[in-house]
Amino acid sequence: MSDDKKKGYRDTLNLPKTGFSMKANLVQREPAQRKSWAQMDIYSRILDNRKGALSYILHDGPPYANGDIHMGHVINKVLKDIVVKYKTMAGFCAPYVPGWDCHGLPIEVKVMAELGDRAKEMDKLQIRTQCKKYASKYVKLQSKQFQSLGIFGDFENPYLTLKPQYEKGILEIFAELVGNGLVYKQLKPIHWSVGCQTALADAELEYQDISSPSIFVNFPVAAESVDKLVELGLVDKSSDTKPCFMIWTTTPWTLAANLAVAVHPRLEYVSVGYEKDGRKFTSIIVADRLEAVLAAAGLEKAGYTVSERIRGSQLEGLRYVHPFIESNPTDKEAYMVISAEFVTTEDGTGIVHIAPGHGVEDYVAGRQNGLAVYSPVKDDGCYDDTVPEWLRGKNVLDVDKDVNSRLRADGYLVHDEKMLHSYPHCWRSKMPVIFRATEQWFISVDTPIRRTGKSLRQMALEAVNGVQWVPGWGKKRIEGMLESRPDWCISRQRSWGLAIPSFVNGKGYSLLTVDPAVGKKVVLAVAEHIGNKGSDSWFTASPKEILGADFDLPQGFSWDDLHKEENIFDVWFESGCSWHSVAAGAGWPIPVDLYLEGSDQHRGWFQLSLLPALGSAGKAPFKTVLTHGFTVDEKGMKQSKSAGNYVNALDEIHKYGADILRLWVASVNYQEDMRCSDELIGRLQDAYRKIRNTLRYLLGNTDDFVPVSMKVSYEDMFEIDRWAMQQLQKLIVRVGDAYESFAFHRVFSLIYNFCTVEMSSIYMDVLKDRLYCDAADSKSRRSAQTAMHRILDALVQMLAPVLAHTAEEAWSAMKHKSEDVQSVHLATMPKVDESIDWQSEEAKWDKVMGLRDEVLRELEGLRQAQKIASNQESAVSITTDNEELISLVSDLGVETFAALCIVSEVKLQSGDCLKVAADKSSHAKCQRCWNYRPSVGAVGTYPDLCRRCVDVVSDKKPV
RNA sequence: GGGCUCGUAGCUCAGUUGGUUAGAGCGCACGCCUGAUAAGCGUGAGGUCGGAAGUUCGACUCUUCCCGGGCCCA
Repeated sequence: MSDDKKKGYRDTLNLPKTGFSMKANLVQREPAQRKSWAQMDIYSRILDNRKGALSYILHDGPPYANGDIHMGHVINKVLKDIVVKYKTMAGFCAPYVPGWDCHGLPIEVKVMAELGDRAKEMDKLQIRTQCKKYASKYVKLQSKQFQSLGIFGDFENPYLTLKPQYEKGILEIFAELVGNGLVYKQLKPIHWSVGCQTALADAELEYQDISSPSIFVNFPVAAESVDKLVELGLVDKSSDTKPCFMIWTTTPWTLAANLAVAVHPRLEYVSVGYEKDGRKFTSIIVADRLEAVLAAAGLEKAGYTVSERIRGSQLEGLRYVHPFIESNPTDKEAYMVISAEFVTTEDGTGIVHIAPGHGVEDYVAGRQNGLAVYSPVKDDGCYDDTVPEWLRGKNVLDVDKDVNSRLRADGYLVHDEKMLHSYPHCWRSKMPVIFRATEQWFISVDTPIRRTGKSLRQMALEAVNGVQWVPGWGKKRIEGMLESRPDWCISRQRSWGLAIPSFVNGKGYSLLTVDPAVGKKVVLAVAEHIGNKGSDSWFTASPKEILGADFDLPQGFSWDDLHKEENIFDVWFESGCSWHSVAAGAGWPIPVDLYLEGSDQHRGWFQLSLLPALGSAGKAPFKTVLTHGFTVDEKGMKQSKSAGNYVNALDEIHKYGADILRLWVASVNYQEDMRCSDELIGRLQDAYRKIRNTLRYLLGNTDDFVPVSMKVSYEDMFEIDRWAMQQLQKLIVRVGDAYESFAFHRVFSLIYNFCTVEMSSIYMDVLKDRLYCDAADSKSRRSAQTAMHRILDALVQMLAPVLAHTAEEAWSAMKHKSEDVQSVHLATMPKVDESIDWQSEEAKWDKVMGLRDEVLRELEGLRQAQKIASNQESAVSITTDNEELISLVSDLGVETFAALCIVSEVKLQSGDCLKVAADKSSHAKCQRCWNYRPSVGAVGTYPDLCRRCVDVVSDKKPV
């Protein structure tokens, strides 16, 4: 057979033609696309294009400027980008200014490690310079990596928390908080990192399981209080027993700072008499823990006696002797029984050892009972000189054994064992943190603000109601945190950050707190200075230079008796002011429209932006807060580098291309945990190819179509084209709803299913005969092309926020578009054509498509029996008693229905019940359109063609 | 241990106010086409809806408990 013959009538067909290749080659193609966007300055073009439009502000939460980006970043930034691109296409002016969190401990720790011994010879300023270098390096790196995902934004002018203008904004907010009397300094136990020698915020802690000693200790009752115990019936007067209060603790080292023991006033206590190591004891404990304590201490077998019960309140005021400290090291009361509501019977002995310098509850109880805040531990975690000699200078993290053996030797240790529990660790040094009282700056959440009469906590709980939380449970979550959160410790004892602008006189009084109005003036003056000179200046300039020589110092303060403190701000306070620092420059209205971060930020950025905003502006900084979950491995387990189930984001981008990653992000429900692995991401390639090929087919078949002159009105369209137009309207509505509710996985599945089912498997398959075989300029073909072109145009627009690169590529490949703009990202979302009533046609089409399924099933049987190969070889006859079905199909036309099934012939007849029968067509095959038609051979010049094909071929005009 | 949250086919998702044999696409198996061709089409097999009680005439949907994840905290 010659090549000509083989080709047959191929050249007379209108086959698809497009430069939009089947193979995506994303990894090669995307960088070129981004280069072209950069050349046209797409971000500015978009904003220019939307000038004067309603704004939609998504305010970026600043990632920390450290390390390469990971999957968490990818999810977060891609989601943001989808929102911004969608809102832009929905007609809003939606700027996106990326930001970075640049100060803080992680960077400083890294820099110190890199410097090694050299750091010892460097001063604060030199270290800060190194930190700045480090942060800037990672800002640049991450910026590049984010942009490689196809994210649009003002990457030339990001906001950085280390910029003087940003720092100025932080201080402006701080000034308001000071002015509202919310800022105070106090000696208070806080989480202290021994490794990093600084206070830590809640958000800087991570919990790990450690093994701690769990010890039961007898505190001997003081001689002066024994009579009272006898009176209460707890101790037998005549007995030679040693009466004790038994306490329980998992931090033996804190016993050195013990100043009291606490009981619950309304719980019942008993004494238990027993013998241990030849000595007789009578230990007082809470009644409900009797059995548990005896079991734990192994005393139940030895024999014991139990007294009558008394109330905890009856023990109040009794005195004891510290088991290893001879005299009270403080200038206040110590070593007595106090009462506290927080005492429980969940564990321990119901008598709680109180060290006000080393626990929050202890601190509160201590203050209520006039105890000192005694914390004999230095910054490096070692005891100071006020403790007994055998403890002095030892590190508290290593000393538990020493304390225990001392207690054991002296007969006070009733029992000790190991206990596994989770315990807070420093997120940087990874060491267990300790509670330690130090002088720190706090923002009060319970002090009423004069202007509103309400505390930050109250205001926050109210403000939360006015915010839209997506998903809705975000509100519950942040409420719970707001209800229980302590005052905000904002000071850190490190170098890399913005200094808390506190000037102190010789007596230790700070200008910040001498009077709110003065404090505010001071901070504003510093803000001005830092805004001009940057935060380094705090460490170099004199108070006079910073405040200005003409600054009016209040009574009790003078220039020669004024020095600067060197605490720096918690970085969370810095990022929590971004709404002000960034918005002030950009002129955005507050609240902004959207904050979008991982759900861990309920405690972090969301809450720590809300509090400063309420304390200064009096309102929440956001209208809507949207959160996403975290990536887990394919089994649903947490990902970690050590577990080996970690997905490297950069590897994935380089392997598959950005649009695959973007499609993956869009395909999963981000409100839950997202299972993620190389394989799961790789599978999105299949979906991508289907979508790409759908676009390619639509492009290829509309290549010769000029909408303006060739389009067919909806009324004049072929039925199946009208069906396609209806499906499109439905899709536009649903995709629009999904975008509006941030349900991007619905966008994905709607579009993907549309491509797979409505387009590829039905419409595009059915259309081949008309598109390829009818005359190029026939109305039937133009009708199809009108629908296809409209679908293509809409599809590309709806895909653009997700498949940013591919949609753009398709847009460029389109010769005619609904909007005359250079980039699809400058276009708008497709609008529903209100004149197309898709709803009322749905029921009809459902039935028709149902019948089509029956036919296809029947044909599959024929194929299995090897009677036919392709559907076109068959003739189908449908018998039914269903009048509605008969009229539906006859209204549609049996030829149309035949086309819908891609069979050569359909016969419809009424009969008993629904029966679909099919057989090989008895007609001859047309060699051009491959249909089996009676008209084949009717025209002598073309004996192998059907009438339609004869007409087309003989009337052939060049396409 | 506490707060919030999730658990529907191998994967990603639907399942309306509780109501007939739980759906879709992908993947898989088998087959077809070779005029979308490193494409396209069809058919089919996959689920005791995490588990157990309970409420109800009836529960994937409501309640309780349990198991297993995740985030945050103690």
